[in-house]
Amino acid sequence: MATNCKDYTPADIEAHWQEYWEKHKTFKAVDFSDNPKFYILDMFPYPSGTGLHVGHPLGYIGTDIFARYKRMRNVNVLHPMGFDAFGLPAEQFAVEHGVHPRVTTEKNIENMVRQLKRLGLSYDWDRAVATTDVNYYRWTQWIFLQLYHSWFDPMENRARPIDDLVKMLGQEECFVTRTGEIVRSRDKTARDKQGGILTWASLSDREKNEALAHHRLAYLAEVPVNWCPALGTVLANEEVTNDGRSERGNFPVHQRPLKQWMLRITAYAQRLEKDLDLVDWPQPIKLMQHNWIGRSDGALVRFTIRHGEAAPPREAPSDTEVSVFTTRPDTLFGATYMVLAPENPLVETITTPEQRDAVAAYREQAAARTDLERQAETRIKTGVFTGAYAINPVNDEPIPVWVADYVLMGYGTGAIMAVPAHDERDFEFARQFSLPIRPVVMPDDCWLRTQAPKEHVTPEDTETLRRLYTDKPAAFPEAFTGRGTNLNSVNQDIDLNGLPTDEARHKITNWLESKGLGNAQTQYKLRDWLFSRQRYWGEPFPILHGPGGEIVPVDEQDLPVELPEMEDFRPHGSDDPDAPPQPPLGRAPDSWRFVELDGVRYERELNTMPQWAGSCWYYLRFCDPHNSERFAGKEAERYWMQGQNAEGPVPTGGVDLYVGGAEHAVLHLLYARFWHKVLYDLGHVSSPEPFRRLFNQGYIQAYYYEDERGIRVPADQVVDQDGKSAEQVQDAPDRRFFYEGRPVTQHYGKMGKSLKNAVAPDDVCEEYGADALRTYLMFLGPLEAMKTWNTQGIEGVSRFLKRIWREIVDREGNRGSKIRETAEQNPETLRLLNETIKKVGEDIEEMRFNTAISQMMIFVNHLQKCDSIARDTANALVRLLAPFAPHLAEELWARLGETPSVTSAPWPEYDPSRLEAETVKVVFQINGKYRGDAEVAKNADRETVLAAAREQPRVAAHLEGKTVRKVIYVPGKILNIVAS
RNA sequence: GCCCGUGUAACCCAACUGGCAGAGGUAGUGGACUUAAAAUCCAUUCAGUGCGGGUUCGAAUCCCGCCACGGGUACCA
Repeated sequence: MATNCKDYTPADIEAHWQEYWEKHKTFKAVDFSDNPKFYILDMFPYPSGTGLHVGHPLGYIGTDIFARYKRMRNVNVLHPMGFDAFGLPAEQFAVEHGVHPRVTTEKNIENMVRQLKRLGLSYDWDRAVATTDVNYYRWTQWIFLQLYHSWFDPMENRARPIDDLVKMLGQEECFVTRTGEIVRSRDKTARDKQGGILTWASLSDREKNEALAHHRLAYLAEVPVNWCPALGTVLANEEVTNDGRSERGNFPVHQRPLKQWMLRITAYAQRLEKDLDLVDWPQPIKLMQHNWIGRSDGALVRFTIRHGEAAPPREAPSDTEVSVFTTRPDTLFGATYMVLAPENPLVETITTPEQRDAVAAYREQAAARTDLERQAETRIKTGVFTGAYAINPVNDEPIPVWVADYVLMGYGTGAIMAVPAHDERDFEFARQFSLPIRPVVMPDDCWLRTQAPKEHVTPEDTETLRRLYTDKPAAFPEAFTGRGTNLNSVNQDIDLNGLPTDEARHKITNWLESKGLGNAQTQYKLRDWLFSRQRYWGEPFPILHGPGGEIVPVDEQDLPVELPEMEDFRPHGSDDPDAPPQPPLGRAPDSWRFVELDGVRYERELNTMPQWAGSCWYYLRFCDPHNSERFAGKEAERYWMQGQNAEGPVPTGGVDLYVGGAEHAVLHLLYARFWHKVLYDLGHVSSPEPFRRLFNQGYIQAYYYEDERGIRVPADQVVDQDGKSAEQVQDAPDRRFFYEGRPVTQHYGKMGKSLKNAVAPDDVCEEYGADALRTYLMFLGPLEAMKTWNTQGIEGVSRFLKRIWREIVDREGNRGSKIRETAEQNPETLRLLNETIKKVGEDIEEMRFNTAISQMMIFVNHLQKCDSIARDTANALVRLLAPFAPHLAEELWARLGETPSVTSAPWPEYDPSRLEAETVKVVFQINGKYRGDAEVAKNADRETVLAAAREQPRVAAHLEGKTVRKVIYVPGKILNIVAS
């Protein structure tokens, strides 16, 4: 079974065993088994045209080691791989190369599969899927229909079929309000608030559909979106960088209203946030999702616009009401003005004729500015008075209503009550426009002292400071935004004075509620997910548009809606941000575009789904990738995704270990959780969360080089002043670098195509073998850390692997004479072996592969010094090595005379009694300083050790003439004598 | 600005839950083997843990205040 190499020749050995694995389907995952299961998943890659670089497989190798280890532990492992092949990167590549994306995608996938197989990764390739397979995206479309046919029931806090809602409306268990909201009959406040309700029977079909659209989880809406003219498409919030450019390609993005498909992810905000508690994820990722969801608790407060003598807005209807959201209802008495976002439609209603022109000009100006421009303008606040006044409900005081772009339409109600004394932004604005600042929270003394204006008082005089703050808060450089004690907060009905912030908040909220002036409210930063793209290379929506604008979902039976073949699939990008979007599918043949049903001609939806759609559920497809009846068989899904795994029962369920980059923290990982929860609510999947344990691997970084124009040059062709390749001397001091004879400068960054510093795994495999590359990548440092690639360093692990070979195989290629059939004779070898088994196993469990490898190196270095090695010892070593360097391990396993394959050999067990030596070294310290050491019996008591210490002349000398005050003995480690 | 993470030898990385800072690897130096080189083997140099305080018998590890780098976020009321 083994090859007949005499020396360690990775190329032959690796090819041989890869063929063996493929032929024997060694890594086939079987559904259902008496053994415990374990689902280990990698974030699948985009099949880009340039193929893999050594940074890509970092995580894949980690999971592979884990998977191989688990198999040896008799676990039924699911370890699949697939390709996320739709979307912008694949399409951009196709556009650049002038080939159809399907052709390039297939070619790229083929190349990546070859590269991955070359690394000896133990995937069950029979389960491989690409999101672009018709048999795959048919189910992506199916899931979209599930979303379309569902609504989120806030009472039950879960998604339900929309038919349930129709039924409830029909039976008058709930009603539609004039604003399109759905209320339960018993919910009296909501009914009053919404200005009356309508019965379902009284609505026309059109009205019914519109009402339902307000509740479907997938809906079409005209909303301000991120429009990227250069890419010819709109983008999700998550796809726009913080300087207002597209994450893909770094093109400018503009805000503009467009009619688009949206997914109601906001309905799940609360559960997406709360269920983070259920999963075992890195804290920073949880935090990022937490921040992105952005929960804040506060109150909704209703203000009325006054129509009295103060400043009556003439044409305003008498019942104009503005709700604002605030997290600090306790500062309501300090609200001295109100601000509406420029886009707020209420602005039109309330603006007085005198102010109309100024307001219109301001709104126009605000609309013309992109987010980028808004940011560039160093935060100087702008705004215009509307002429209207709102009545502060706590004191009936009229406060001016302004329009300003520091208030965003997309958050809360697009309106705020401004409390300049206790909010930085309001403070700045109030100063800018000389609006009153009224303090209602007394800061703590510490704040007063540090913020005190020097010229006014001595900071020690707290009384004066307090008086100053009460009289003239604007004298302080900043607003006080912390917690304190209320003041100036009293009316006939309620008194907050003297209350600490939290109590005041509580009290005022209750008061508002009892008066019908407001209510407690929770807001989220999360927005609904913009789901349409004006691109060709994506999943078509299973949606038809009727002649009267009605929306008709494609029947489940008629899926898939296949992407039509098209000659010209290019997006028609534009420099003009106002040009209408032109989805490429608009140029599809009429036979595709139009569908006739019952004599009516419908047009297909011309947008496609975004990149993230396919990756939202691929982990489910892997459970049962060839199922043509369902996205995955119920039983298979339950087996792999639910409850029990190799580590015991897990209520959360989900993928047992998911490894990938942190860059997907708020995109893929949030979207996938959302889809999963919908499917869970509808009873299609069995676990509340998709990914139970998540692990983020770090990046591979590398040096890159730029010439004097700042153009990057290929790093592998850079040399130093002595003509040595930069790769060889990258860390050496005093190097100057040249490319084609011209000087270049050295920089450092994430390995990749754009920095021209990619190192292909193929080249490294060629020279050192896949086993060396695998082991080296893991040896570089902790998997989660960022690491620098240095080709030189691979020598170390390469030598290590060769050393193992030489310990076991002789020059003729036979089992070495050093290997003995007898049991292990050397007690030190035995101890070290047990220690190594323990450490390697534990380290793999904790994904600490670097230290596992170090331990094996220590052990091999030891074996090299021994005269003989028991066959059992060699056998155990090979098994420990197998997850890391599987080809070499297979070969040695065969040469030791074992039956292939080592992949199914049992993982070695260690004997805890063998771990410790008979004696241990104890260090003697006097006053914490090293003064000697000695070997003592492992369980020697304190007195014995102290006596041993005193015997040492050096210890005795240091104790000379001193009184021993204290003796600290840490058994087996240290004895510290405190003396003076 | 705010939040998170990381700083140990020329370089990559270890150090159990506070117990001799050094396991492993790279590079360097010296030597063995060799006609020579490669490969291999043996030996060996190099830091007091980013900076400043504190707690402790004892701090890389815990606490406080800074600095540098990396990532996230940015008027979210």
